[in-house]
Amino acid sequence: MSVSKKISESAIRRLSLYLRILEDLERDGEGTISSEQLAKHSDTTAAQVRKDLSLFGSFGKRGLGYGVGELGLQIRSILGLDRRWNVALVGVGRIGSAMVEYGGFQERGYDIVAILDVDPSKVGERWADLTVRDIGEFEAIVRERDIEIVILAVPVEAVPVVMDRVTNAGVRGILNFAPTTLRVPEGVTVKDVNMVMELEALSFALSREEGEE
Amino acid sequence: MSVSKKISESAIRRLSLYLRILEDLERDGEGTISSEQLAKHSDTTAAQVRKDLSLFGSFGKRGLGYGVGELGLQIRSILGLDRRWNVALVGVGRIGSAMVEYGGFQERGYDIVAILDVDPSKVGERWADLTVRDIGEFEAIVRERDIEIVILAVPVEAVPVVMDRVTNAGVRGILNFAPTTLRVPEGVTVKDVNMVMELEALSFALSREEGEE
DNA sequence: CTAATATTGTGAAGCTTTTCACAAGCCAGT
DNA sequence: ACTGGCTTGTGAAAAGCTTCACAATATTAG
Repeated sequence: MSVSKKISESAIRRLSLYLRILEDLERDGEGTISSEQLAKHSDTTAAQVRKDLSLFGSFGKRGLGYGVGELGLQIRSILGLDRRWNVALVGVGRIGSAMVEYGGFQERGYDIVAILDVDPSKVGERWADLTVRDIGEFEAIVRERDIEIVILAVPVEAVPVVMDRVTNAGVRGILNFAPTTLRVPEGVTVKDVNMVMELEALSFALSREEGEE
Repeated sequence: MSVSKKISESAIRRLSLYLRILEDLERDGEGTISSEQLAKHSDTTAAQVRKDLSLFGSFGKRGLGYGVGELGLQIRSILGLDRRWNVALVGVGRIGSAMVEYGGFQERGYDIVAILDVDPSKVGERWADLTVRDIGEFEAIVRERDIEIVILAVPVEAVPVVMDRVTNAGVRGILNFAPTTLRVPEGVTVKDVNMVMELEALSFALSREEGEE
């Protein structure tokens, strides 16, 4: 377990999904669950569930299944959710502001502790209990507030200048909403959220079905 | 090419990315591009680019590369972007309203032609040039406006009732923002957009690095 | 304590996706 | 029209991911 195996992106996505399911079950008072049941809820197979979990340890009891609460704890620890993360939001346009207003991050362990923008006209605005600050202050804020993750929600044109500052400041994780491929130094992790890409995958699937029958 | 090969999700994602890059290049006046260059822009390998494209045909010229404009056209046609799609947005909460205000869909061939909500207090509101309608009218609107894709942006509690109507009405594509696994009949395609999942993948990667050095 | 039943953890097999490597083809210069 | 320099398209090899299948082990009932 301590040997650094290579863990696939999809395995992590599934863990995240299992965790959501476990939380629902816990709310409903379930005490234990089998890989079979967990698979049903997450639209995969029992073998897949067991394989995913076994990448990190053995959390179940043969004959019985997994303890709902306990497995939740384990997955939380695997995903790094056994602590809180300080996040800065850069860009309060349409997507950015939807992010702040959406409380769901807090609940999951991510605290938005700073909001910045490149557009001077937005600096000074209040969002929730935060004031929008200028991107020029970025490095200072990162040090001051111990920022590890940046949510990047600026227009494509603004990406280069912001990215320069972000990587210089030593931020190691970026959740990117800009529809562009970020070029980052070694050791910085980027995850993209790209709605247009998903829509395109959708229309591909629909076109394909039509052409087929 | 007409034989229905199995095309992977990731291949489609990459095509979508190539298209964005080609559009940028076209704007810059580039006439031709090699798989090598395209790979560099999209953070993959030249072999991967060629393999992806070869799944659908041979669009390049040996010794020369691909015509930027022509390849763009081809990919558009593959992804079903050589036509327009009528989309209904269901749910005008935080995320939903960010969607309407974001013009990027129109530009890509997706027209939001109806907005609905389950919350009666929102029915009647104006968004862009549309009036929010009650979910009860869903089936009628789908027929009337020929809706093929639904953007689902309602809270988790509202998902079951909305999904019933959506699948009954014969919609075949859903872009889902609700953090829950949709259960849909055969022939309906779902793509999920889940920001929390991406953040969790991020904190997993960051935790892992720390534990490793 | 033993038997019957359930369910995990995991090598091995099977399948999919990516990478390699090279023949085939196109262009420009002479 | 031939040569040299590039770059595609694609089988075949390699790597990665999922499914299978079963021994190991826990629980419950008698």
